[in-house]
Amino acid sequence: MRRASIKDIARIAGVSVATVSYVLNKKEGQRISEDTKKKIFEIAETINYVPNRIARSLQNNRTKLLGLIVADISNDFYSSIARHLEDKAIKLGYTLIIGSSDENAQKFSKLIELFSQQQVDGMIVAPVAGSEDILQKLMDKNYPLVTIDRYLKGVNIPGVLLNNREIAENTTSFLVEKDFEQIIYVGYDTKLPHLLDRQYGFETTIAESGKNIRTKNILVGLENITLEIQTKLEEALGKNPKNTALYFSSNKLAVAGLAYLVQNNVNVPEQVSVLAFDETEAYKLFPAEITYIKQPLEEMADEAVKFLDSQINQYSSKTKKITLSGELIIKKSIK
Amino acid sequence: MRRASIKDIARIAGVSVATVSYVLNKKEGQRISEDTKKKIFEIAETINYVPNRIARSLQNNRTKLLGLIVADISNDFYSSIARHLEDKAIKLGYTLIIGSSDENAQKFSKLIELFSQQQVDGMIVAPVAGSEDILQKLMDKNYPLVTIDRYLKGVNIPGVLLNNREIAENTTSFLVEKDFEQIIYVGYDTKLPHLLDRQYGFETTIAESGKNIRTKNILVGLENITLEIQTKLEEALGKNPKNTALYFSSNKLAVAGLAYLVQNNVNVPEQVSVLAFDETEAYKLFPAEITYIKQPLEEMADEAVKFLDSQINQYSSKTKKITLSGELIIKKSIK
DNA sequence: CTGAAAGCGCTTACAG
DNA sequence: CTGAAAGCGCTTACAG
Repeated sequence: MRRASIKDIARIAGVSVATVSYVLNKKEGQRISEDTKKKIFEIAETINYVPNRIARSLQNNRTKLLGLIVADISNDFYSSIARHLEDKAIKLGYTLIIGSSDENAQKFSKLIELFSQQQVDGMIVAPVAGSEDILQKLMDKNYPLVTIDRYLKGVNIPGVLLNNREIAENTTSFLVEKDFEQIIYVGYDTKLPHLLDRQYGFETTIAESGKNIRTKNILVGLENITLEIQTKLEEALGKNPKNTALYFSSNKLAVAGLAYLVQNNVNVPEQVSVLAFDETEAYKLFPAEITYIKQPLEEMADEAVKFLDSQINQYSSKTKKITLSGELIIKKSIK
Repeated sequence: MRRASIKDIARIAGVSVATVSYVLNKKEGQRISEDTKKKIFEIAETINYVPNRIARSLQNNRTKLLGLIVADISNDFYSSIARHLEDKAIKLGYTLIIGSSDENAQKFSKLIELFSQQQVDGMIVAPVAGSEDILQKLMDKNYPLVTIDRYLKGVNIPGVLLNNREIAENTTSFLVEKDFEQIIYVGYDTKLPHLLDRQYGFETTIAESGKNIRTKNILVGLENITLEIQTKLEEALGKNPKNTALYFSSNKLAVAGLAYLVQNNVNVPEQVSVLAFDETEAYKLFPAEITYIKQPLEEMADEAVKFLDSQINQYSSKTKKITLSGELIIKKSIK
């Protein structure tokens, strides 16, 4: 069934398509008689007219589509931020189209290609390792682009970021003052700068504390996180750990690690204290509610969309990076 | 910066746009010299040509966009299914555009409107209460449409569903055989048929068991789930519950309920046994890993996209509903 | 083997 | 107050 077009309305109303277009878009300037307006609106209503944005897009070079590329939309962190992005985008008249990269530069690149073909007005991306060139190309074309959560070395892309290094330092200091014998950092074996910032923040703070704290990094790959963490934690903690703290650098890692702790009846915080990056509902089900670093997701989303919108509409803006602060939410998991 | 078009390639190559179009789309039938082909591909490469799908869409009435409306993309269940839908959609050449309805018929309706304007080729929706008319209209226009997770009374929309009633009956039987004194159903105060199916399945199975089991429904609204569940559970369980089972009809409800149990040191399964609908990573952090009903999300997503694709391409199909089976994953939370 | 031309459904500068 | 017409970037039936 062919869908009603502006032409149909024009024919029925006995006016030109131009007139219909003016009326439906409520253009001022053009003065059109109230009678004609009323007639046109009525006809549009009765024939169930839905404007074809595709046609409009072709004309004015704006699709009102925003591309969002995350690592994995089924990850709590990204689905939460996606939700906030969606809300903000809708407010500004945009719709979100989404894709998951799985930390794979090739998939990432295909999504970028796909989204450009779909003529999205701009993209919000969590860039993966190895996507520098692809993104640089996009920048060279002046394609509106904002990174979230992450940034890349060697390419200066507008982005909304967490103060990773700083918050890692502050929260590590917080642990250092508790006089643990051992503090273990659980992170990814990665080249992503924002994660390395967390790691370096942790390492330097421990080193500079002047205290005699045993420390260790457990770094895992992307595959089989759960299994890898469990074996490495087992090795690191031994049978009867005490006076130890675990510093998880993401919610995924924390969930995997906490599952190990609960299964092995490790007492938190009596034996092992826990601090984790990112929020997840799951923390509430653990016997000791988890102390975590909360990222201001809503604010990040707001800033990212606003930032992108300003690029799209060429509001001049010299800003390149927006850095927001994490917050330590202290619960029962640290003694 | 204007983006390169087919016209640019034609001008540079000294051929017509028609020829360029044929070559780039690898149309058979038209025989074009290898030389010309090669030249065109090279030029496309060097001027960084990206086809404008919008223009193509206008021509052939296909955007390769699929609309997805869920209740809330930040909910584990929906973000997981979204991920599977994304994967399947990409395989078939579609991109997903997403929206969250928040169980609000008006928001839902706005999203439908928005997506139609964007000319999506079809929609996959988790319909909300009160959206019958909107969806019926869409059906009347022959708009390709598939519901997931839910269905509505009084309007016959193609859909992919779980065998809610049946799996509720089977799993309730499983509990009944354990001879609990009390079994409490924790669900939503809702009109959504798929949730009522779960509730009725539970209720009738208990009633028909012939056993003398105390039972009770805790039904909560959508606002303040956590608070409402906690107060109602407190009331229902008392200080020292025993030989009791809780039947949670969704992951959200389960998470809220389990948070209450863990905070109040209720022993699972010694005092209270737990069974829940849906999967979530969170279950792993609870002291007793949770027995849950696993929905075949990947299969659902596969079926939904295939189903929609067949509607879009008019492969005749008389199918109206596809029902898939849930599976009880038995863990430690039931004594 | 290749091109001229119409058309998809809109918008908009211009004319009257 | 309203319309004729060009054009956005493609596709495709048709002609040669």
